[in-house]
Amino acid sequence: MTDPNDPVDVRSEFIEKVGLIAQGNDLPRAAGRMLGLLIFDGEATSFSALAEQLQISRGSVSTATRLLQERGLIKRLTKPGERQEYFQLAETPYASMLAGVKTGIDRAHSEITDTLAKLPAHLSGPANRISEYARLYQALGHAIDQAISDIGDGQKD
Amino acid sequence: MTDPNDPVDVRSEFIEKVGLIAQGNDLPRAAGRMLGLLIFDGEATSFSALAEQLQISRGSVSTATRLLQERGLIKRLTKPGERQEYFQLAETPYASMLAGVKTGIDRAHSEITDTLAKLPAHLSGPANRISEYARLYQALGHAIDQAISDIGDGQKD
DNA sequence: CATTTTGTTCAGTTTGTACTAAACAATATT
DNA sequence: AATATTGTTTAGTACAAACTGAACAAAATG
Repeated sequence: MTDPNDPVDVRSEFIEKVGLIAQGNDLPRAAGRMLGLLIFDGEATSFSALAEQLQISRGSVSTATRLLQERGLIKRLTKPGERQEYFQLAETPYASMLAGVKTGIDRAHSEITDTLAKLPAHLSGPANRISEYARLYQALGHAIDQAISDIGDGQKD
Repeated sequence: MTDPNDPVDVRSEFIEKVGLIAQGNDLPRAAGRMLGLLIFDGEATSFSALAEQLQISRGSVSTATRLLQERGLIKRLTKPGERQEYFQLAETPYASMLAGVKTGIDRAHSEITDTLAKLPAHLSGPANRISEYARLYQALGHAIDQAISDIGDGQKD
């Protein structure tokens, strides 16, 4: 009789869920699981504890922490008298996530407008259609900006 | 002396660009290239022409067309007296793209709120943090809806 | 100074996905 | 009827990305 609401199971399930979601946002699954753990637990967690609890190699911990830190999702910290490094959620991790998404959209948009610039004037058909396509990314970019300011409001220091 | 603005090169470059962009939006690259071709050319293109021009197998054409059609990005049509099937951009392909994105976001959001519902009342710490995380997807969802109505305005029948 | 701890890097393996080529079914053509 | 055309399905291959484990460098400990 395993309790479906057993906190241990819920935690583990959540961690796996975030791992899967991460896969779709060009983060390796291990990095996503790490993020899930840090969100759930909330506290600073040591390098070795991450490896043990997530059951991944130290090498994976190293690359995952680097990735997450580069994106501004977690921060690395040390404790006086402790040799190990600790990690915890950044102050505004979700705004950082969206910022990363925005970067990708902007990149796509600029590549498309690059093509538009290269088109000879007499090819108005392709130009019109590609412009429509470009407007998609423009709209998406604005939408993300909106989302960033939306969540920015409620985020604690 | 290859002209960097040679329409042929620009077209081919654009097709490859869309292929790469597609990879990041869980579409195979071949499907993205197909989309690029249909955007650039604008006209209905036959099954075999797609295979030849994109230099991919008929099998790939089959799966790519199915994928793109399922997502509402292209439509399949036939011409009187012609045995082959033809494909062209759907009426509102970009709104459909966003709708697909929205679906993914909603799925993530509901998985997170599922976890939230399973959390015992005394675990307020995790609950608060996970709620913040859920708000991210909520904000994203609204933003996408906004983008959908933004581009919806200017799209021609 | 030798040994342990800690994190990074790198080579090798595993895994998942996309693609091809060939077999196939359905339909048209001769 | 026999053959050709068209699109789908499937088995096998190729490729890219993620992960492991071991080698490594740096720093602390005894």
